[in-house]
Amino acid sequence: MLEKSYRPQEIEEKQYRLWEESGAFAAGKRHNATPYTIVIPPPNVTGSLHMGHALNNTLQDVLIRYERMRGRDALWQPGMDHAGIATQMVVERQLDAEGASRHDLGREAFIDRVWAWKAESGGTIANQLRRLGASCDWERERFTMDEGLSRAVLEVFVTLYKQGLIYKDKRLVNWDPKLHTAISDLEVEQREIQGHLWHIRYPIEGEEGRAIVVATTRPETMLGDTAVAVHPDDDRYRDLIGRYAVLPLVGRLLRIVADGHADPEQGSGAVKITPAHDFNDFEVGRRHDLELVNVLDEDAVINHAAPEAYRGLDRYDARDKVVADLEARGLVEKVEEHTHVVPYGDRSGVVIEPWLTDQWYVDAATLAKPAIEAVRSGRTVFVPRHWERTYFEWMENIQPWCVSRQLWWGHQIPAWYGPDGEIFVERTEEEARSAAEAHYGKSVELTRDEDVLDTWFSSALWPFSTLGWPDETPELERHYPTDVLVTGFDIIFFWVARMMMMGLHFMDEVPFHTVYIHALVRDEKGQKMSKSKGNIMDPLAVADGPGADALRFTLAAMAAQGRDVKLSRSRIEGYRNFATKLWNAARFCEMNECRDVNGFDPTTCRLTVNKWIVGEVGRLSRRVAEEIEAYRFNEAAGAAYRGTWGTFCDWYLELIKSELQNGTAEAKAETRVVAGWALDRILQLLHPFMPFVTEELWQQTGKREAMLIESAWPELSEDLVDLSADAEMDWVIRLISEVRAVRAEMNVPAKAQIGLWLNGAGEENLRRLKDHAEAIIRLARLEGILEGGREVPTGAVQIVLDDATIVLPLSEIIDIARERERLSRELDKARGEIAKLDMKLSNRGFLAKAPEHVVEEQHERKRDAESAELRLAAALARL
RNA sequence: GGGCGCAUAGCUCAGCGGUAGAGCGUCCGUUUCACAUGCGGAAGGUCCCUGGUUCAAUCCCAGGUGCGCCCA
Repeated sequence: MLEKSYRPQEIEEKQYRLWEESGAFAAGKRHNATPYTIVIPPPNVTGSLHMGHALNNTLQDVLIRYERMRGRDALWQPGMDHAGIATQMVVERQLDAEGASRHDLGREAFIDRVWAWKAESGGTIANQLRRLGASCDWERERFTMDEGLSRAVLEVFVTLYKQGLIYKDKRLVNWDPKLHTAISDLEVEQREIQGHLWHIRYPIEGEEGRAIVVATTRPETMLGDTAVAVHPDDDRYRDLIGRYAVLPLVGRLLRIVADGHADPEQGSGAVKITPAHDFNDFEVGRRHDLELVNVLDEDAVINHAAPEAYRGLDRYDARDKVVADLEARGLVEKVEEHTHVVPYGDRSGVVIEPWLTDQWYVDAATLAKPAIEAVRSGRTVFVPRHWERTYFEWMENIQPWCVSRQLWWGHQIPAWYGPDGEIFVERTEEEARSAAEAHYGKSVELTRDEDVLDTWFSSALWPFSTLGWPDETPELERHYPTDVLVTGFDIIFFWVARMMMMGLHFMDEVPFHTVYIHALVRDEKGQKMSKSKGNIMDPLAVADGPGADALRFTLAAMAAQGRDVKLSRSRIEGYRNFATKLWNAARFCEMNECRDVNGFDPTTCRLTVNKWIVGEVGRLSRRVAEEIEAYRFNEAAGAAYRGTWGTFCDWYLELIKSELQNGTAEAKAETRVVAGWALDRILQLLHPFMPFVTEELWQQTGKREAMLIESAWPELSEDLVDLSADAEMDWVIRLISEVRAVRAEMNVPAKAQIGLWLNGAGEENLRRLKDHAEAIIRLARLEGILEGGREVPTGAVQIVLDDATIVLPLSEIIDIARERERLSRELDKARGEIAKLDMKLSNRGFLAKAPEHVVEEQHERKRDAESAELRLAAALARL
């Protein structure tokens, strides 16, 4: 016997263990089945589960469970990435607390320490995903730093290098002066800052008293200026082009160059050029062959290239001193308040410094070409489609991808240097040694590049590296390309685009045919959830309370395409109630011995109510399947919700109660089987969304050959729908609803049992009334049904239903004036409707151009309205 | 500056060329033998504004207003 109410905490853990231990998640058992594959967006090994993960993984699990039930050989490939910077920061913080640094430990010991941390507390997120019910094939869990994936990284790096698609270059990078590493453009956050614009006079060489005014937001960088640029068409400065200004405080001569970068509208129209500390200036420097003077060290402290007075000052202290010194010399013309955009490191939170270093770059522009083409030609499709524009936008303007990081935790770059700096990129040190020997003609000392690769470099290989590449494994053969990638728009650039590039380059095939982009999860006010705002909703806390199923259902139900998910507690509670409702429906079935039997054929039903529900369930299963396949998760969840609660619970179970009590043995038997059958199908339809409660009910309510997770999705045929049964039950339902509505409106006490008869009804409806009398009496709370066709007593309530008038003799109970008012209102409504339809139907354009079925529909509506008007008027007269 | 999205009930959101929907909230009734985490009922909407296309626009198009996001 089922418990009185559903308590998720008691069953979720147990069910998950049963699934996992039975091997239900494992792919590869269905050799003849078509594979279906999703690779998980690998969460950070340092991370813990937030609502974004909950949404992302719920949707993947819905797809995987659905396809698994449909018989596909479903593989949901799980794993984590090593999150280079984030993980290194975690362990460095630990060391810091112990009063040590990674340099005290040395590289090897430090890396050991990171692995130890990873073994101990890394990857909690995988267990958190289990709490949500994620049916990943955990046996195949991979990690970007594991042996196989590291081999894939080596292979890719060496191959790209030898193809000339990876190279080393000295350029400006985004330097993080706190973390002491380069980061990619994407890891830089542009923030608007209230700053100042300093206008500084640079004296012109050889012309006493004349100066050129330059404006800057970063006066300290002047120490590295090597030119001043003016626009070639700017008449004010034409005579100065080619001459020199004298850099204050330093004394260096700055060539005045003509360059389009100088905007005559901005400030004075002249700009100082600091090629070693500004991306734009770097380009100007290239065009004019300017000297690069790097005045900052790796901490963003002024170095020896600057005059002694400034050396050792932090960049901001240097700024203050530079400004003060300039002011003392009378060289500051003015200072303005100025809003401008400043780059911050998204991990460290400090201001990023454009800094001149040697780094490794991937020729992204070349790799992007086939990746762009694959989306253009539709080999990979984004859902919703409009994200393709974002993808193209970025891919078509892609910059060289800086992939080296000055960290220790990560894949160390497989490059070795000879004594003269000659580079040898090979898979192993041995191979590098022999390459060097071939080059030098003798064996020499090699030193390995210290740097590691960007974490995204390994993530980019994820769809094939996790399947065994570079080995030619059966899994790779079978599961690549994968089917769909489910992710958020925020990593289209970081990850999706790079997987496309690498997948196409190394596998000659797109990594997935569909990219489903879901929304961001926000709080109920629409704000992004963040720790600093304190509006975080913890998915695990929700799972502990309303339950994982309620959370999953909420997320799926709110995952409408192209719209953010604004999560609210009340919504989750609503779906928690839904799980309870389902539980109680199952409990009702159990109490009434409603069980599906093996080999039951739903087309053999005889009772109308059973024919009807069988058709409804058939429709529902097709609808849910279609919606899932179109990635309309909200529609699928909504349809399942309405079908379960609105149709099955509210009507079907209520309608069969009298049958189960008083029906003939035969009718009872049929009804029990059908109710059990319908419940089982509903459990299946809901399983992808609410796996725990459905599995528990499945196991508790029958002897099962297999767990629900492995049961076959109900592929129900069209001919389960019986249109005449539909029409009949629709009529019965409307009749009951009308009576209920009028009872409530007329304040008929719930306990008052009243009579009812029909006037003017045709034979068919009289038969329906008779056939469903018991259910109607029960659900409309009637005393009984009387012979039709009788005189309407004064003060009776009359309700127009299609061709009939429902008569409820209520003169004792109701207020006649109120009933008159009600009928008048109905009459007005009918007349309004008629007037509207008349207008439409007298419009010649409409008659000529609207499709016939639309015109016919309007005619029919008008006939109905007219008939209602007639009978309402009569009812009013009789009152 | 470039790009994208959104505007529908009190709130959160679906929908969509042909009669405006859900959940929550509100109000009324209700402890009926699955369920008060329930049951029954109701109220509540210039579908942001202005034009256009169309027989017909909440829906398509253009412009405007407001809000949000991404990129530079």
